[in-house]
Amino acid sequence: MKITPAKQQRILIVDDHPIFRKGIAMLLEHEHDIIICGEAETAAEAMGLVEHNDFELVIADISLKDINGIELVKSLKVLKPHLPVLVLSMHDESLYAERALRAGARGYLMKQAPPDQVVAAIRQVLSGELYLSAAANLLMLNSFVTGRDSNSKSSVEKLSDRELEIFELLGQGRGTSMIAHDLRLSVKTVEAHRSHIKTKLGIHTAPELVRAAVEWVTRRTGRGD
Amino acid sequence: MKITPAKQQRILIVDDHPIFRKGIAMLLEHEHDIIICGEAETAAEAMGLVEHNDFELVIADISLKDINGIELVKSLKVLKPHLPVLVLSMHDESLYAERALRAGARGYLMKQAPPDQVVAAIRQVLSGELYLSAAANLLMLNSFVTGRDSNSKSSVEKLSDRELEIFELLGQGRGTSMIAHDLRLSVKTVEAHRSHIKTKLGIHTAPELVRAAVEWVTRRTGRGD
DNA sequence: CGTGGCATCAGGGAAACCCTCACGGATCTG
DNA sequence: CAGATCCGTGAGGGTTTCCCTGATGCCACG
Repeated sequence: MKITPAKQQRILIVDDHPIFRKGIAMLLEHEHDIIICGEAETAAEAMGLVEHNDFELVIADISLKDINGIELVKSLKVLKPHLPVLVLSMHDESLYAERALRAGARGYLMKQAPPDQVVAAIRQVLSGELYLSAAANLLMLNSFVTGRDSNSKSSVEKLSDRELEIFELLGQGRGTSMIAHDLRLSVKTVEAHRSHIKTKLGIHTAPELVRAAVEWVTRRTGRGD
Repeated sequence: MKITPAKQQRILIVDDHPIFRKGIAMLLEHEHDIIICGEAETAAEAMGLVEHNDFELVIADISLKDINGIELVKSLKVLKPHLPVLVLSMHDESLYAERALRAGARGYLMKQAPPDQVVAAIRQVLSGELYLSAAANLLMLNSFVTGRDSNSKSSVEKLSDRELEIFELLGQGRGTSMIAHDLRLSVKTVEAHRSHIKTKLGIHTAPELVRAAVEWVTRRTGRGD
């Protein structure tokens, strides 16, 4: 049998879906050294709980009602710098994995992950290590290999002036021939630039390129990142 | 007070998040007349299970990996017309609640709902009634009162089910032929839908369409509900 | 003075786009 | 109930874009 551990690991779950919190709780039901002793629906609520209680781990969803989960991670880091945070995300968006880690999270996992993987992630972060899902891991490695610090997220920085110019126009919904006309270039030239942009950003299809451009533009103009 | 029921209510859960399925299971743990006896991650998997087993209820998420949950409801209606389906969704019911019911669902609930409400919804649908969350209910009433359906909506709401589905895929950076393959349609059909979407949204070029789709998707998934 | 990135384009085949048209089914309307 | 309208599915065919393979000057860096 299991003897009572000297110290039970107290966990706070921050997620605005009650059922999901139940799911996590169920996963940890038979892990007797781990105890869910806090649930929060919003970042504000989570901050309040963390301030007045001691937890060994916070599990936080990315999309909360009040603010972005990434911001929550940052705020938690200010309040309790040594409290580890495991970030969960609904979508497999690799964009968030890196942002989350930069913000100070100790692990990143998507909600599609199988139960045993979730438990493994929790244990790994509790033991002081980092946890990355396989997919996120690959992306990280990739960005370490290809270049070092300011790379994969700001790989847009690798674009030349002309390429960036065209990338922005793409993000505004301009088509190839439109751009050629705007810049008084040949359509062929714009096509060449598009091709180079795709190579530099590691994008393989035209629609993906437009999507990346639109997201970059809206992020730049939408809210200060 | 509780006698063993003559017939346990067998439920199938369709959701691509294992933890969420666990959460539902936990909710129903103490409801002895209800038993989860099937889990599926994809619509295809769900169809297979329904075909070879008997369930009293299907609980289905809207956003699945293979096809839209609305389409799953329609397919289920063809296969087993009398099998009730309770639809769960993460995000705004304004868009999906009405579509789900039209497709033949017997209830609509968002994932943020508190546990007791989820159980209530399940019981209500099992007993043959319709279930709508308060918010969705209000919207229904509203649309009955104001006149018929969509006219001065956010214009995305004017899109048909199929069109919306394709619009979302476009917003994820999928190309025409990819979408055709995903949905097992002819490329020509996808092109036709694209054309209709453009008309309904007042868009004139292909890149603008992609931009609109990307912005809509990121806005919807970035800001919760 | 080569090597390589940058910016500019051409050719050509494949794919995507766009317009017109069509048809069966649902649903609304008179 | 008959007609109108929308929805979902596609074909045909002309135009545009995509994408791969070059190619030319330019300029910087070693």
